[in-house]
Amino acid sequence: MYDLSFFRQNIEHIRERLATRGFELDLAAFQELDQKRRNILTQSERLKADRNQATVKIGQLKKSGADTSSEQQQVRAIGEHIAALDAEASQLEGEFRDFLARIPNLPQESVPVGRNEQANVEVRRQGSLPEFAFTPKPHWDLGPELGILDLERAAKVAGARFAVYWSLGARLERALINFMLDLHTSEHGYQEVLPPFLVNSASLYGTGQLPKFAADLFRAEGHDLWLSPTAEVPVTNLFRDEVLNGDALPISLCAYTPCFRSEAGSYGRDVRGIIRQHQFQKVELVKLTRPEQSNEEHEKLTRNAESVLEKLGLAYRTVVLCTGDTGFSAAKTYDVEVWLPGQNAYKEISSCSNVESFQARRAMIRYKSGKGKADFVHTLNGSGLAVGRTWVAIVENYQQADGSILIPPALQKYLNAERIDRSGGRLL
RNA sequence: GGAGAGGUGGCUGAGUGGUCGAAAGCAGCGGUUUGCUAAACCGUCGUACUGGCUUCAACCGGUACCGGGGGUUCGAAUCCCCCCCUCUCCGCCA
Repeated sequence: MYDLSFFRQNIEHIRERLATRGFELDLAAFQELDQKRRNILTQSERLKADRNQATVKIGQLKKSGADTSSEQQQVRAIGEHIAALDAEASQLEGEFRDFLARIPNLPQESVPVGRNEQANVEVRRQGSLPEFAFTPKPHWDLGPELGILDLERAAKVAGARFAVYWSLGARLERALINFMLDLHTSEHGYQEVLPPFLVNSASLYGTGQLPKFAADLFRAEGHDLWLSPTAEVPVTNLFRDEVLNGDALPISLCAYTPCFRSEAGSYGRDVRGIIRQHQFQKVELVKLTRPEQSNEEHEKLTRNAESVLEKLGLAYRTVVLCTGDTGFSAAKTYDVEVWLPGQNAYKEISSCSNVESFQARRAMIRYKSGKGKADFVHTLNGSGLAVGRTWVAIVENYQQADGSILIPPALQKYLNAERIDRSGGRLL
């Protein structure tokens, strides 16, 4: 969401920048809508001013005992005129707001211009790829063979794109969650929160999922509640309609939540295994900062996500997304991609975005320090990490010739095991 | 789910049909006083949209906003209806 006067004044520049991300801003439509709505608005407001004056006069006349019925008649007529104008105005206002709410954020100048992920630019690469004396298997073979991953029963209970984890498989998921939360809270300065997993429309509007992406979400029938697609939504909206103390910024929060995505348009991608699920677990990092700190905090947040992989001994690379691949709300995004030997590819495991004031404007999250006026904060978020995909990375990278999985040292105390073999799987 | 009490500016809190964008206090901001701090005193102090205005700022004006939405009325923070939220009690449950 843009500041309206900023938007009007810079509309040509904004249109050009948005074009780099494949968004076509309909200038004529905007200007016509804006003009029309302002016309109606001024007409209506002029009449309201008349009415207010007349109304005060009636009050005075009544007090002095005069008859006011003819004045009342006149004002009633004005009122009817106003009602007609206002009906039109609110219609236009709704269209106008919807138009603005569907315009994506402006990419930062440092973001490479490009159409799609092919134009993303690698910024660093870390860790060495594991070497195997055999052909490494994908997790969708390893998991069921070990009895720790069960997609068939998940399909029975829920449907496609759900998973059941058994025994050490389930415990591995839980160990990863605890490991990540402990790391971020004790070493990276984040405060842990456990938010609701269902969120209302206002929250989803605040972080930008609505009104445009309703199709990607699950909705609770008969309620204004949706299954949260990411903890970014409940955690960022914690501060909706608040004015924060500027001295308390930046605020750094981390949260474990399950995430639910309908991903209606995604069928055909990542169909095998558990890379793309309707439900997955994630530890999320969220920051609220002053505008001038957000880029620095963005770098830090990305590093915080990467350090999870480093401690787990997993190889990764980090890319900066090009304009065409950057998400709706983000001004700049780094994707961290982990190496998956079973698929012989780097796969996204974290996405770290500086959203700048885009969400803060929608959600009215401001800060104020000392003398100044309240201003919008910058919001940032990133996965730290996607737990299910980390599970996949562990299983694929640490697989042994005999089909067992070695557990990296940092995780052993959380799992209370050094290896997962067939005895650690489903016993039934 | 049922009953009751509430929801007013950054906060606390008055206001039950007109002169209320809204008393008062706190916080904030500007100033006076003052070795420093503190205190006291004076002043100031909401937001959004919009017009004057070609852009920005300032300024002047208008409109709207007292949980949200409708309604009654010449006129609504105030009356009526619906909804949401908070608190207390009951029921149910983990």
